[in-house]
Amino acid sequence: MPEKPYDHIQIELKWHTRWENADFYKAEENSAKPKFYVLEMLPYPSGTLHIGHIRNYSIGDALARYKWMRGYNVLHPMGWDAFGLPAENAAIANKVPPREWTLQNIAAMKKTHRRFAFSYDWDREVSTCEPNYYRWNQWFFLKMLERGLAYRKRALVNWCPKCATVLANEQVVEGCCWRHEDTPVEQRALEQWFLKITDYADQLLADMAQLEGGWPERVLTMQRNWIGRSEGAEIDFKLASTIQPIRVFTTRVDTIYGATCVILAPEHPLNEQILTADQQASAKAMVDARAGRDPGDIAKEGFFTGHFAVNPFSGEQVPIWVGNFVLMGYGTGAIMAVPAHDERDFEFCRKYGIAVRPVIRPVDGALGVEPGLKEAFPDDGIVENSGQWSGIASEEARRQMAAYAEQHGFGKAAVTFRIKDWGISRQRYWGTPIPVIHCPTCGVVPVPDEQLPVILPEQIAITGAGRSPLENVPSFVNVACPKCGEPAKRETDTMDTFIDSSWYFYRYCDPHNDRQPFDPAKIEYWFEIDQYIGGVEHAILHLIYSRFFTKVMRDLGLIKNSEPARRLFTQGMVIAEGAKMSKSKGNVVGADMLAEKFGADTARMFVLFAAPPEKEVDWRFEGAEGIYRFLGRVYRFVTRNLGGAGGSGASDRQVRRKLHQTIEKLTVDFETRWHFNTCIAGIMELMNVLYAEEANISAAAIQEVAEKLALMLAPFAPYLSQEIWEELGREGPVFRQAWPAFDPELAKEDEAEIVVQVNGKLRARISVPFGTPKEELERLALADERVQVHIAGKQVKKIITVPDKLVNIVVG
RNA sequence: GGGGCUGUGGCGGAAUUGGCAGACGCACCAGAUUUAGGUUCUGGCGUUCGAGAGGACGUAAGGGUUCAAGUCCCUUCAGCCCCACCA
Repeated sequence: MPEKPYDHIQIELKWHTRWENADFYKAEENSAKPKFYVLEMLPYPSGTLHIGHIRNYSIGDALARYKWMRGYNVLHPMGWDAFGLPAENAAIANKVPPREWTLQNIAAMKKTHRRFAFSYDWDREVSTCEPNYYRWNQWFFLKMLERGLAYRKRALVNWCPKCATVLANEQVVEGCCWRHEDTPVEQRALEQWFLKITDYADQLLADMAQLEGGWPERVLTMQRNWIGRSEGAEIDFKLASTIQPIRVFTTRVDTIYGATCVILAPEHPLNEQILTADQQASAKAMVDARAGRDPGDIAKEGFFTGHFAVNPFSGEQVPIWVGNFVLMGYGTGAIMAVPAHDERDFEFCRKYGIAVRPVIRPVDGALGVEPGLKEAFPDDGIVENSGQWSGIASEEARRQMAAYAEQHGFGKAAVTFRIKDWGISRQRYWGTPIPVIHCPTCGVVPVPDEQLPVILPEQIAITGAGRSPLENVPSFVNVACPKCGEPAKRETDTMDTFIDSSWYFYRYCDPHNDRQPFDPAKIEYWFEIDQYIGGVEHAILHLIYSRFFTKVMRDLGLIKNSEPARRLFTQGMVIAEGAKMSKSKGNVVGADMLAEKFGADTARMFVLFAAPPEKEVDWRFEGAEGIYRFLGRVYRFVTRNLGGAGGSGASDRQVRRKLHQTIEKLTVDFETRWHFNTCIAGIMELMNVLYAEEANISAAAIQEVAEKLALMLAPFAPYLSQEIWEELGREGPVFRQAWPAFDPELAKEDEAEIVVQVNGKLRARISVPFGTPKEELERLALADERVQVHIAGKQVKKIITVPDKLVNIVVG
């Protein structure tokens, strides 16, 4: 026997992912029980394995194997095949990337783009370089363009002057560029492509009812807040001096008689018309000062424009101000300030000496005592000092006043969403090229279908100049307009890679289709997804985007379901030294080390053993050895006992009982809560019993135990269980076998152990046959010596008895 | 500022509905095997009093409900996450 007998079945983790993908997770269309499990784990093409991914993968893989053994048809899509990449396993195994240029460039980009901080993005973005996949991204984009769901407009973006590049919001750290911590980020207006996710805001919200119960409440709440629907009214305040009225959004039109000024966002378009040059400069300074900063740290500031607007209800002239706390991105970018009934307005107006005028009386209180105190901001109440509306309850007043505004043409009831349209333009080299051509005469022209996909040029220079590097590739940019044939320019922006992840699971169902994104019939077979597994960090990004895409695809007639996934499981993040593990923090733990030292079985089992899957786990290396030891114990036990004469059989009954108890425990856990750490602990307990009783187990019992062990370990340690399976002389993949059944009779203990308490404290234990009557239990408990000691000289007041479990004697 | 989650030994964590707190593993200690180390096997391992049998205390802190609370309720503290001037 070799010194470390388990070592020869240790296989590299990376190889493992391919091996599995190739052979065992192909869908079987004829299965009686179609089930679909999507995992967010894709195999890595390079040597970098992130421990967080091992976790995600191990959880999903254990479930997939279990479900398979339970007779489900499991689609366990593993990435590359779905994107039509060269599927040769050997290429991956030998760490030869499928497209070398891609990876080289990614390595270069890695140095300048923070997006790589997210391991999840890594595989997504690699996949994005594949024409076979982004062809269908482009197809979708053009379909959306046709329907007005994709559009182009000028928008403000973060800009770092030192990098000379656009930054995503996440790349702005405390108002400065993440790479230049002393360089404040500026706002620049650039032409950007957007998808109209706001058209679906109501549906995204309403359809959450279908997800109730299947998705974690926390994720639904986050999405609800993110979408942020609020009902209110839009009201026009006419300017005395110009033609264009200021439209404000308010949820409290009932307070409009208390509006003592109108405040514009510093970026408000009207500012260009009404502000002096100096004022415009101050407004711009406000915008710059605000970028990326913690709003709590910014004092409210503003200035009077010198102009006035008319309150259409009261006819009063109110001053127009510009305020840094008014957001252009929400509502209309202008508000009416009602300082008596809004804390923010109050803070602003008090600072600048603007009048405070209460108009809402609490139902059981007086009007506006000491404005500014918390109590002085009643939510709803009775409208006062408001002309014909005085005396009406807030809610009713809101309804009536909105209707009145609409009748008289100066406003209407309106719903505003917090969610904004999805800006998908990226000035990055890679990503799916946006398939349009800009023609000087025809305008924006879609790339005709037969010219798809638009492919990225391979030889490019990463300039870091802040414009897409594609602009410097004349062969890519200079094209003929498909409409008029005259010289035109190709769009150089690429798509956000969240596009790719928004529908990848549909593509998984039909990965090699080259005529359409997928065959709708196949989607109908597999969808909705029964169980989706992913990190909670995607609650409002990926998980909203993919819901949006699903609805768009449904409206395109491609699919029938409105939601992608019926159930969502959010696994906890992997934390290192108290901080979220990310490449930018440099605290990423590679799993390679773990896999190389102990092998794939140990690596995956260890991350499952560390904590239940929904829990955050602080990563530490110690402890992996325990799993390695355990697997060695299993292997040694099986190999040294199989084929032997066996022991007396005196412990068979006990061993069988433990075995069936263990199977029961695992089965229940897999069916309910996926606490794999306790599953593994259960198997360890079984092993401890086996070691203790080893000499007294018959050959037949050994055989049974070894077989069931292999089956139970299959979801967690596939290699070892396969090895045992073959040691047993059995053939084929072990997880093609049925999950072992447990016999409740065998699992049952012979006798019930009764806990005897006196005044709630444990004093004795007695063994009795199951079903012993209450009176008998009480008699036995009272008779126990140790109980006697504690009740001696005291009066027994009460006895609580739980059959087969507990007797509690209350004495006084 | 708003919303949510979590607090159990030296550490990761068990305890399914209120019913034996600390399963399982790590670390540590001791013993066996070994020339030694490593490996492997066996045993110990919350705090404290006691020679021992055994007792007392103990699940962030305080209070409550209950025969019985890690678990339910209230208050406080600490940590983490998400959103954040959303009119």
